[in-house]
Amino acid sequence: MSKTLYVGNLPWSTSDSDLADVFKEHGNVISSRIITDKETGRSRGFGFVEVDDDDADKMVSMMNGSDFGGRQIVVNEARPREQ
DNA sequence: GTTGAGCGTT
Repeated sequence: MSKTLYVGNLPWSTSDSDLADVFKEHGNVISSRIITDKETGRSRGFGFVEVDDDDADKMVSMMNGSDFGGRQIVVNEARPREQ
């Protein structure tokens, strides 16, 4: 099983692999994605990480507010894509 | 050469 985590307040230069590397240290990362602007291709400063269901809660509490690239990132469970 | 609240693709 897997859960998707929302990650915000990221530095502009953060890449999806950068996200995966950090989250891998605290659990099993299935996939990661940084949201980029459609028109400019630049990072929007947030992304999503798909992690193992069992590790999701731990990773949120561990990573939320943690320092990443000089900024304190925001981590919580992502909302369903509908809406 | 920028910006800083906010929830993404098939």
